[in-house]
Amino acid sequence: MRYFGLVDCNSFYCSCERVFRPEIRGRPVIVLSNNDGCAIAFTKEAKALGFGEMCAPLYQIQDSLRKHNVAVFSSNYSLYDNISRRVMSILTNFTPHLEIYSVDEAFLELDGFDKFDLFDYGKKIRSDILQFTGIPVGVGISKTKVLSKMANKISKKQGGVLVLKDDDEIDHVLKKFPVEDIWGIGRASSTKLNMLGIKTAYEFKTYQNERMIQNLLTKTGRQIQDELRGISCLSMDKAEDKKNTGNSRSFGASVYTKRELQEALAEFCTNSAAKLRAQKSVCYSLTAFIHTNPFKDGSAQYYGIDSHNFVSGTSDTLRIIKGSHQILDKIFRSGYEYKKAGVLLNHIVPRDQNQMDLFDKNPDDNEKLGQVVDLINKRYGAKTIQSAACGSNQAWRTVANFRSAKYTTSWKDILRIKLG
DNA sequence: TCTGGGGTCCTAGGACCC
DNA sequence: TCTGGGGTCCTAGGACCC
Repeated sequence: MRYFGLVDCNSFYCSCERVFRPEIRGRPVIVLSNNDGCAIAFTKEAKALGFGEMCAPLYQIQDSLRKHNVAVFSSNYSLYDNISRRVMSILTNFTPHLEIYSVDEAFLELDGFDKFDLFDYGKKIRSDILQFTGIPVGVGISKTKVLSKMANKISKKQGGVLVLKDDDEIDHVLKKFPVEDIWGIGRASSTKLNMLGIKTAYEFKTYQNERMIQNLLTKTGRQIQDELRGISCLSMDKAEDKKNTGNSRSFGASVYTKRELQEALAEFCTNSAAKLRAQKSVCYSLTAFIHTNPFKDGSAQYYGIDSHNFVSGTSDTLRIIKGSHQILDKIFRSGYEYKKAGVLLNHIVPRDQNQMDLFDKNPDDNEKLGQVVDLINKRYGAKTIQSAACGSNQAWRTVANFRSAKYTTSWKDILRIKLG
């Protein structure tokens, strides 16, 4: 019999912060988005105080946070990525086939593993990860991905491990599980299901008019319905190359000049091109956008966006920056207060499938230069070398007033332990 | 004063072909 | 009343995820 396991780190960003700050264990913790704009991660203690609302603006909750002595952190993605890698590496010991679904969760294929006690297996996964990384996780195991996801969610309230094996047990759980909490059923879909009188996962599972589900929720919805019935439709995915990639940021301070937007776009292109090279791909088109602050009432709003096509595929940072600046020339309007900009790289193909331009005078596309730059930055730290187009002042840069140290990725931030 | 960022999948509809 | 039929490819936009 085939089973799927889902391992999900509890309040992942907050838990990472706690690993290196043992004194805040037990204390409520939240982590903020870029620019310290709003709250995006919460421990259960913070949720219990009513702070669970995703993207609540910091300035609205700040007083209350202080009053309840909540520990507040800016997001520290280099720390989270590093700890994520450690967690995933441990999980590879537990399955021949691991699908890393996001920074804090992964599916495990457990084909034929029901010979063992799956509950004990889940407990072992949990204790190993806690012991070696300090991160608490929940483990859900069942017959399909959707069911394992559900088991995982419930497991967090009951000791961290839940195995759903036999049908009566599954139905019992489904009857109490709200349809909007099912993985893949968002707001739009749950509204439609509610209109059909479907409120629980069990009612969805047993709803007979499949044509209707197909029409309202498309193929995706039908697959979820079958997954609830124990029929596996969603297989284990291999890690594949990204089909789109990009980089965008809200600015730490308002931006008015074209010059600063050029810098910001250059930086976003630099990051995106490096991602492209890391997966040995090239892109054929680039989209860039700039816009004002939509939350700011009474100020003039503007949204500029356009694309640029390359004759041959490229992962050349300099060429991509140049493209973004050509777009900016078209979309820039002076007199606006800009708050955000970004780039997207589209039509991505593997580098060895690149159609070269017959008349290109520089067919190697600065490929070697890119590789050398990537190597240097990997060895000596991000941004050791970058294009001068990114600027040196960068007043628009993201604000992070509560950032913890790069405990695991920077030598100067490594913990010092005093003996005696 | 202050409101995140990065992805995937699916479908409808247009353009185009014979 | 009637206006061919069948197909592919691409893109924009919606929905969802963490």
